[in-house]
Amino acid sequence: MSAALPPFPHTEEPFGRTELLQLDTTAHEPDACLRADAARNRARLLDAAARLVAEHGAAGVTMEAVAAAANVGKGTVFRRFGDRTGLLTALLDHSEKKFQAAFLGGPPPLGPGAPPVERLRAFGCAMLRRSAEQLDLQLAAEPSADRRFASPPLRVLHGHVALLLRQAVPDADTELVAHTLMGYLNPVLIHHLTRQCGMPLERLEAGWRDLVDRVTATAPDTAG
Amino acid sequence: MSAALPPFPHTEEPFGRTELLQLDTTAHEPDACLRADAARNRARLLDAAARLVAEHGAAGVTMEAVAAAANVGKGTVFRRFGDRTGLLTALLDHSEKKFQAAFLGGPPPLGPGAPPVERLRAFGCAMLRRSAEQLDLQLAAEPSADRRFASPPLRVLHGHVALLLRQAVPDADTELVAHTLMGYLNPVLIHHLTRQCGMPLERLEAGWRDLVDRVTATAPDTAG
DNA sequence: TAACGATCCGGACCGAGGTCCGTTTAATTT
DNA sequence: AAATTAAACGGACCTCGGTCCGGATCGTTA
Repeated sequence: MSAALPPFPHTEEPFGRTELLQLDTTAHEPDACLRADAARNRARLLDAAARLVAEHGAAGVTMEAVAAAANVGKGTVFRRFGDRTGLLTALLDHSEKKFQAAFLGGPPPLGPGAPPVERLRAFGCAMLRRSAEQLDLQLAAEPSADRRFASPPLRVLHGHVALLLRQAVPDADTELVAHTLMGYLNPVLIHHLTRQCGMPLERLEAGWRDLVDRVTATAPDTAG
Repeated sequence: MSAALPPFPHTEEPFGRTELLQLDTTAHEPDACLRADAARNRARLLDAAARLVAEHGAAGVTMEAVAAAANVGKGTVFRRFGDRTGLLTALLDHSEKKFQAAFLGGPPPLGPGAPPVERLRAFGCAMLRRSAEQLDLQLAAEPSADRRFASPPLRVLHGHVALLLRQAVPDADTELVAHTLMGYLNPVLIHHLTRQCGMPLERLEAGWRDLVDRVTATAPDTAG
């Protein structure tokens, strides 16, 4: 098996850094340290992609279509964004960063200052609303199974939840509980429940708050 | 938009029945009511697919490869199984049915007879072990996002969990809690935790039991 | 400003999933 | 047994994601 040496030197976020929870607003301004033409094409591509989403929905965002709409070769799209998921993720990046800023440094109850359980409640409801808005994109941007849980944006969210849980229920296996909670916020599930089952978002929010309460209630010791 | 009238009359399980929790051991013996040649080819295909999995792993199961190995046209594979997911799912069907039988009618604590919370605990651990065995196939058989939660096998599992939850915590929104619990058992997550993070299965099992206990502990009323 | 090397570009190319439709065949009816 | 028809067959064909590599470009060094 030829261990993949990167075909492209500068592909975007080829695979996430391990340091967690940096607020990379400045850290990773994508156009910096990019050759002039490359930066210009990147902008064109994102622009074209956004236009296509607006016109034909996320399903209409074909790599070739984007390339064509941006007057750029197909290879360029892949060099810049790695794959389709990468492109769509980049499209969501702005909203993502805003959200990160909100729960990392914004006002309570989402940001620091409120007790952890309250922050958890706020976090989930915020995510539910955010995902409900961008469902199309969120679904289309889902990574392939093998990197689903390794995707940098998800890792940040997971890390945050795990952190709050450590404060709220230090005795639990917070890593696992965090995965459980994040599962509830999975866009695919949200899509299923709201669009395919017709549940109102309020029910999901109530469900989230209840879930947080159950999970953070002080330890059960029904020894198995 | 042309509302798809089924291209093939007899494609397997084109989309699930709504009745839940039938033990369809007899209900849907696939070869019955299938034309002789069709049944024969179906068998050939499953056989070929299984052989390919054994030899090259699930990744090596190409629709064309299966068709070739079974001495059958490509179109035949798709008519019979709908798509790749359908084929892989059919490959898992036997194990699936066995598992269903175990928790629907087998001996406690998995089957009826034990108190619901205990059955839940047993159910999760059984699923964890089952998925850990067939991870390759389970991952490869994951349905595309839009039908992930509509897939018949998942619906049966979900329905079972919801049923037990209704007995254990009748006041909760059991539908949502069931989704939460099922999320913990998602093969993609199991793969991530065991193979990519190196967690031992025992930790996942302990996590499951703890989760069940937390979730079924009598209602929290920290009114949000 | 000339030359050079790293980076980027573009589009031909490939593989795999999925569709189409003219042809063949199994079951049923007369 | 011949006729009929619904179902199954097969493989050419399409689309789309992803790769490859010869040639163009940028930025730097002299």
